[in-house]
Amino acid sequence: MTRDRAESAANERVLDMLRGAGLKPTRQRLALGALLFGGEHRHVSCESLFDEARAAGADLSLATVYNTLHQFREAGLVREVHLDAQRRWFDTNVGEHHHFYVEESGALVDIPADSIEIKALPSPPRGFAVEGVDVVVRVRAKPARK
Amino acid sequence: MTRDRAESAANERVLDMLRGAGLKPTRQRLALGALLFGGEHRHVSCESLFDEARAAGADLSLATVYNTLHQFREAGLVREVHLDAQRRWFDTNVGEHHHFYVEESGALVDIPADSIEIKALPSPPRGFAVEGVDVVVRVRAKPARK
DNA sequence: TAATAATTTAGAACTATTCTAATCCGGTTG
DNA sequence: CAACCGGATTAGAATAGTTCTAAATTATTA
Repeated sequence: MTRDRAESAANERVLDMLRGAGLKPTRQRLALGALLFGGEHRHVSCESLFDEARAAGADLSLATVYNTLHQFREAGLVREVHLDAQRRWFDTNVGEHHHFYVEESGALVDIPADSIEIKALPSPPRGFAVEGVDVVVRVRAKPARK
Repeated sequence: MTRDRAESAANERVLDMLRGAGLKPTRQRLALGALLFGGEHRHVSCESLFDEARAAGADLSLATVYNTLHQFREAGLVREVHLDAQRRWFDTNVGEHHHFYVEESGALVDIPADSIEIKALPSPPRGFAVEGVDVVVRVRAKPARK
């Protein structure tokens, strides 16, 4: 079946990612990897991924989701986005890009890197090197027009 | 004395800010306002401002610092900066500008708005209006050269 | 001065996250 | 196949930052 083929290809990919990161392909990491990397890019919080994994029938603990997302981040498989003083968000798209953020709903929409041009970034304080540039465009629902 | 003159001018300014925001000029709000708006622009967290106020001899509670910073934010006297999933940061500079952020130390350095040029911001999702654009340039200490 | 409404407060409650120490694998070795 | 080893996982406790609550205080108005 096509469905199975696609799935097993995705599982292969997750296996490769884990191997590449030097992480043992455990049941839990495979399940989370499948959710994160099985299709389109994703934005998740620890809690949201945990709920999703549970709903999908995976048997794992919240602590494991925290551990795994942190390991994935160290390995460069996901990146963290700072939006909210309350919660950690992770993005499976580790390439250069930016975000629209809807504060009311927490929704995140990607902005391709090349649609924002940063001109003449001033040099960082002496002795420091630029790690990354994060652009967050905060948006809110327009009041309904009269 | 020049010192006193400067101080009382600053206090006048804080009073005006509070009046303008419709907030009663209580002892606590005046003390916090003096720390925040008495000189250069500041970056503070609730806890850091609380410690500072206490060190300066103000007698107030942590809850009041939280309340006050929130009220000041609603009134547009300070703005919140999202840097860190752990802590809320407030900036007394409410004009358009951006930040260098040193993750290791938590230090923040302003970047003037005009030194970053954002070209061709894509239009936001349908029905949404742009509230603000936050640019955070994350930097880290360069490894010492050999 | 009394009435009132807003403000402040201590401490409890809550939320997200990290820590801890015990248990559980998965892969190797004898 | 059994014993072993080190990493992975786990439940639950601990922590940090923040918010909530209800009572006491304070500023303003009448």
